[in-house]
Amino acid sequence: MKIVTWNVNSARQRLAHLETFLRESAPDVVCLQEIKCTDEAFPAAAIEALGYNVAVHGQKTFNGVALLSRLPLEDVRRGLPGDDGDLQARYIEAVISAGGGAVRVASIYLPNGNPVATEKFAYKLAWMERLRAHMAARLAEEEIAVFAGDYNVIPEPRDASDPAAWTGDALYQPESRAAFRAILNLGYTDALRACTDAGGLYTFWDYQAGAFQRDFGIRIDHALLSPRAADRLRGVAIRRDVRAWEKPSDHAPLEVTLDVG
DNA sequence: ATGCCTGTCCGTGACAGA
Repeated sequence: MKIVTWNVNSARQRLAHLETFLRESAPDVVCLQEIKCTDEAFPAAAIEALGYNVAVHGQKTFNGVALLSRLPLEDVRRGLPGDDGDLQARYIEAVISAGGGAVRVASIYLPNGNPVATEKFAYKLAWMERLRAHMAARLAEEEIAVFAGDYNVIPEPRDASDPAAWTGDALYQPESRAAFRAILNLGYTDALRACTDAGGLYTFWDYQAGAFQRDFGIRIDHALLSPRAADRLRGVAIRRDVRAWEKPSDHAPLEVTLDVG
């Protein structure tokens, strides 16, 4: 089973790229972030025409996440538990029943948190604590589970081309990195790091100042695997080539392959 | 030190309907 996470930076602006990607990568499941539209405005018909089921948790203008799957999406849940007052659409999960067993997949759009020392950073840390609590509860269910998305966290120095440039940024704050480690320490596996220790592996390059051309990148899109999912991990690929397409998203897709189904 | 780039919404103007 090939599972992809991709922050598309507007589903409507990126529909042609998404269609091309679905045709040539042929993933089984896709976790989208920053669809930037309501459920009604999401281009579901075009995606369904390519053989995918669609579940959307959208929002006007900002945020918004979705799941696409060749097999049916069951037990769809929208929103991260722990704060009924949180109106930002940043979390959706569902179960896909494959031949080899059921897989729970979540699409996550973690808050950016900038600027630090504002309410936005406090919201990020509170959101990460809610995510940790939810992932702890899910872990107890011993499922094959994949929590994939834009975590907006640079885990380690090797995950940035110029770590010093991110010193004051919410993506690289000690608190942000500690919260990410706390999730891993529950017993989750960073899929990419299970496959390689190499540096220079990035998933985001800013649109500005020729960041992609200079390879001024960071690794902030991650797939975290439950123990049973990690046992089935076959490989990971960052689709850097997609970031070079015309009028791209500023994020590259991350592909994870599991021996399931 | 700041902007760099991109996307959405709003406002505007054009137009349809009452």
